[in-house]
Amino acid sequence: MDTKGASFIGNVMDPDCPSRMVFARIGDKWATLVIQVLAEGPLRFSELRQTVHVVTPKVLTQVLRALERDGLLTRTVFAQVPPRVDYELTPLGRTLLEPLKALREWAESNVSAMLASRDDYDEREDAAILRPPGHPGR
Amino acid sequence: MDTKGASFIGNVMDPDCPSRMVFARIGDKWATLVIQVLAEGPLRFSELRQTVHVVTPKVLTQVLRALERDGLLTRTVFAQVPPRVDYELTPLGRTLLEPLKALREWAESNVSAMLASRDDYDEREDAAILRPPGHPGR
DNA sequence: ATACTGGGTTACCTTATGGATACCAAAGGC
DNA sequence: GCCTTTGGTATCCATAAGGTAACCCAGTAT
Repeated sequence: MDTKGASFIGNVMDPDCPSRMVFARIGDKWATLVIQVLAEGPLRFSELRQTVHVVTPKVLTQVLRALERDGLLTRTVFAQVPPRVDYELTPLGRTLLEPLKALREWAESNVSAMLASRDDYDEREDAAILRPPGHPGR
Repeated sequence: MDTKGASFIGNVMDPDCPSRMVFARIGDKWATLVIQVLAEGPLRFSELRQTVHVVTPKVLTQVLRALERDGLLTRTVFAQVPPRVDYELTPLGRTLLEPLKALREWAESNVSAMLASRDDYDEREDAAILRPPGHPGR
């Protein structure tokens, strides 16, 4: 499998295909949130922490390093004290914004449907627990 | 926060907003793969295993139950022996196909760029390890 | 009688993820 | 001398995710 050619095209269903790893990365919960937060422009470490909220510095660092490694954002250190580090999407990273936005909008507008479905399902399950003894004792 | 209203709209950046959970689910690695595999029509359990590949029955069951609970697919049991169970996307599940397809296409066509970036990054890291002793012993 | 089938379940164990906490460096202010 | 600030690291620990292997059911085929 030639991963050096610039026009390599993958298949996410093949577990040995690197695009599956890529898909895993861009499907990662933290990564997707960070990318979307950076949509409007560069942010500092502490600003990211506040915007994405709750994430611990360790986790945020891991996510940022991974995204930097994958060429989706750049890390710029300013020689100041106290230090200042800006994170900014690369052009490649920016191309992810459209697909992620679609997914996000789906999520935000279909919450109710999914939560309602969960309630239904759980009620059905609760009822099933009470069903007559069709259930052989293991 | 009213999650009963049919037109509730969420915000994925709010860690307390249920849409964040939704986003986590539809960003889940296995879930996204399963949904895409079901794009072409209903499949049986064993067909799903073969197509998504490598996933163990336990994990596949978990993923399918979660997706069923969230109303993204239906599970139909045929009263046969040996049993036959079909999984099929609901209309709601089908609305996810478009956004997921975009993401998948992004992944499949940007693998090379990401892998190249990783190579660069790792080489820079390797070089950094050899840098002069600027590095205070902990 | 036994084996085979499909769609699981269960128990057990390992690994990955992520949270809490503490700490550090370097320059400037008090 | 000590505190403050920012952008992290280091360490430890708890939970979650996921893999392995064995087993189950019920009918049909051998």
